[in-house]
Amino acid sequence: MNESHLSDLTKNRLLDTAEILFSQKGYDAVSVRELTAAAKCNMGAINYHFGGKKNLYLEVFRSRWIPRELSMYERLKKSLAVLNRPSPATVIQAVGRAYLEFPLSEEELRRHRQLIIREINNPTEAFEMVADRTLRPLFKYLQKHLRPYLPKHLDEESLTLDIMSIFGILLYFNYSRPMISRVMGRTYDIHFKGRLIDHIVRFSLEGLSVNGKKQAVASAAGPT
Amino acid sequence: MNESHLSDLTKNRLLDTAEILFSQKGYDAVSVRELTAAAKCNMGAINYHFGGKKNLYLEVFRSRWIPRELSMYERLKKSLAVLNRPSPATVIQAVGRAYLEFPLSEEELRRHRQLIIREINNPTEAFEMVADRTLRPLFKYLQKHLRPYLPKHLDEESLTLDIMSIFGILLYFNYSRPMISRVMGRTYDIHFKGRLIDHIVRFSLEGLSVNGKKQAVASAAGPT
DNA sequence: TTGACATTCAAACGATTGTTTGAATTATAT
DNA sequence: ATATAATTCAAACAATCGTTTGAATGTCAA
Repeated sequence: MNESHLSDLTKNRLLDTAEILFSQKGYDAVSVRELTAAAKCNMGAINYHFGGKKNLYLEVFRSRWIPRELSMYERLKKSLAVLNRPSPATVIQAVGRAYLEFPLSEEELRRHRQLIIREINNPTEAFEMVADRTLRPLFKYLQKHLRPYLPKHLDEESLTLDIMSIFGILLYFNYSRPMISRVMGRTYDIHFKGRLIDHIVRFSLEGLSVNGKKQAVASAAGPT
Repeated sequence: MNESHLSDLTKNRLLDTAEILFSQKGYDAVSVRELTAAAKCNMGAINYHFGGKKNLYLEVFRSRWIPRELSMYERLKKSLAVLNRPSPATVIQAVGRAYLEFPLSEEELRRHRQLIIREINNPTEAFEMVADRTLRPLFKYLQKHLRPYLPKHLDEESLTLDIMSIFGILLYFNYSRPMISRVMGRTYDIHFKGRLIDHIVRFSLEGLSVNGKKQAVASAAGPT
């Protein structure tokens, strides 16, 4: 039960394999037999090291996903720290690049996103963990940097909506890659990714409430 | 095996229950025991009427999801048919309303979206069916209506990206309702929904390539 | 009413699920 | 070398999975 000096090799191999398989197929679709077979260890190892399949899943987020996301967040902060009062365009491109060009292997990046996408779509205990540690801090950070460039009369809720829209587009263009590749008729290669980032930055920047244009159509919200 | 005059009641009850449960919990998380118990029929009924759990799932899309989506699509077309050359703002608001204000009960709407969200995230045979019948026609339709208002030099791919971004935002603001409610600190009621539509229309409209503004930052795409 | 077919049902099937067990093995320290 | 603890392992556990079976029931035309 205690930690030993050496080894922990099995434990790490299990975590690696778990992240791969859970991200590929989702929690339910992965059996502990398949998992331990892929990790080349005994079936009981999951219960011995983690106390069950569910805890192994949570541990993937605790010791893999969240640290990676935090270092990604740090990277974003550092890239903007050298500038004083970076423009919205710079901020958006920075976060776009941080999300789409994170310096990890293509495979690791895919795993990272698949895991959180499944959680957003079908939340478990892992989601609250992630939201507190990474999601809310990121939103607050973007809010702080974009606020000075937006009209003073713009309420906080509108700003949050803007930020969530940008985040949403970012999420969407990663989240449904197969669908997008299919509909666009392009493989999701490096050129296409660059193209996507350009598009996302432009689209999001225009969408931001930097200019106070009136709406061209009647509001859909009631008179409240 | 053949269809009988009366009855088919069980078959319909199974489809209803299947749509509810599959949308709530996903395909894997629903057992045929749970399903048939909820539909108040025997377990063998699924294999008798549909030939297995998987076919029942596909039949939910065939006979429930796709027809509903098509009538939604028809509704969108009719709302724009009365106008000649509707403006992008009008088109976007129309599709926004079609998606967020579809005249169905809140519950039915939730089921409808949950089903497709799970498919986009984790495609099965059902996805291709849906893409061919509803997704691609909708994209083509939007493309046709927005094209005249965009710069002539704008290539088809950019237009498609714009449309997918709008679609993505729409999807996102439905797709992650729990997360959005949580982060925004608002319940997803009718007022909030109206607020969201206004926001989506404004954000998307600004994002559209209606104005050929230059980017304020360097491109992320290579020189290709 | 009778015969033929459609439908329902309880029960059991074999396969697979996550977890537990207890012995065998390995590592560490005295 | 010996004792203690950590780790691995094959095997079996009970529970649940989707599907099949064959008899019972219901339906409708002749």
